[in-house]
Amino acid sequence: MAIDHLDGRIIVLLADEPRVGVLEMSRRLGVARGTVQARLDRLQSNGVIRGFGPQVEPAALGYPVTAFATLQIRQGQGPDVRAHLTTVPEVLELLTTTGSGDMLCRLVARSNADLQRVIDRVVGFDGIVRASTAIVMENPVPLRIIPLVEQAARDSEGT
Amino acid sequence: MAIDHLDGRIIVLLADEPRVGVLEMSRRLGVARGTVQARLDRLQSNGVIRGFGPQVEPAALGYPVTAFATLQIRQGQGPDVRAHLTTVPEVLELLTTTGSGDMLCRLVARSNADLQRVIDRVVGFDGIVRASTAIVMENPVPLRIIPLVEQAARDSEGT
DNA sequence: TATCGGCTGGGCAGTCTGTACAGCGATATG
DNA sequence: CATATCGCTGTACAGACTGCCCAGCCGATA
Repeated sequence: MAIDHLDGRIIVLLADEPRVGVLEMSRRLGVARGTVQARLDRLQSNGVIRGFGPQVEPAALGYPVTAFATLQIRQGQGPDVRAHLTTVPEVLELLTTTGSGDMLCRLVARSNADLQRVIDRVVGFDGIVRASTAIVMENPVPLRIIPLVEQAARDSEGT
Repeated sequence: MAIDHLDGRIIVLLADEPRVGVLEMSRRLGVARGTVQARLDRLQSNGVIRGFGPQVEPAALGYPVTAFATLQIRQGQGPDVRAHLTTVPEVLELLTTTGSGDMLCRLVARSNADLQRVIDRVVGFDGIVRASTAIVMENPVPLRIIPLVEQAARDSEGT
């Protein structure tokens, strides 16, 4: 569950150049191939590395607009709302947060005009009391994990 | 920029089983290997597929708590605040949204108590006027892209 | 001291990748 | 209508990598 320095270097290396194989990694990191292989297996069965799926850019698919919608849910309607939102492709993520029946919802759309259609579809469901939307303008820090990995590696190292 | 049905199937297949090679993909999809290879190259140079980096699970790293902080920024302090937040490993993502100098900030922490430390570090910076935080309780729809890919593939198909 | 887990270095067979080439059908162009 | 272009197919070859195995070494622990 805790990762050491070598684990950290493996993850960082993979993040930088996902196409490198185990052999090349072992060369770069200065350890035996079997070691890298074992570490990778462990990281994956630990769940630290969930997988290596392709990272798709919605903008390149024709969905350059991102928005966050805060939804207020009627008591007890949570499960239904979730099921509803799951069916909307433009809903990329859905989280329940502290607060009275609140959900946070990450949306994409083809344009600002199209966003209206998406929102209508999202909120066009009984059980959603109120929705407020914030359009994302810029993304100064795209979803990242490396700094946290390095932090975690440092932490365990000191132990 | 628009993807067709075959592109969609390639992406879905890759998402399901990232370890399959080009040859195996061509077998499953019933097309020539060169075709899959060419499509993949195109998808990557198009920017539709950004990469295949490892998907790291913060919870498995010891950061099971996720929260969103909405920050109100003093006029003109945006760049400084961004630079500041970039240095905080627990800040996984930062977006600017509509509204008067607002930023949305995705955080993780080792515990609810630790979240306090993270938030203190985040807001302990001149230029942040106000911050309100919502702790994520559940994640009914984890960040996903496949439904959107399938939608995009369908759209272009009809053309 | 004996045991265990992790790392090293080596080897082997099987498979995949990168690259290239010729043929072919559909579409666009003069 | 004739032609150029583009994408897909099927094949080929050399090089490299993966999965797997094993013996040995070393530090930590019981």
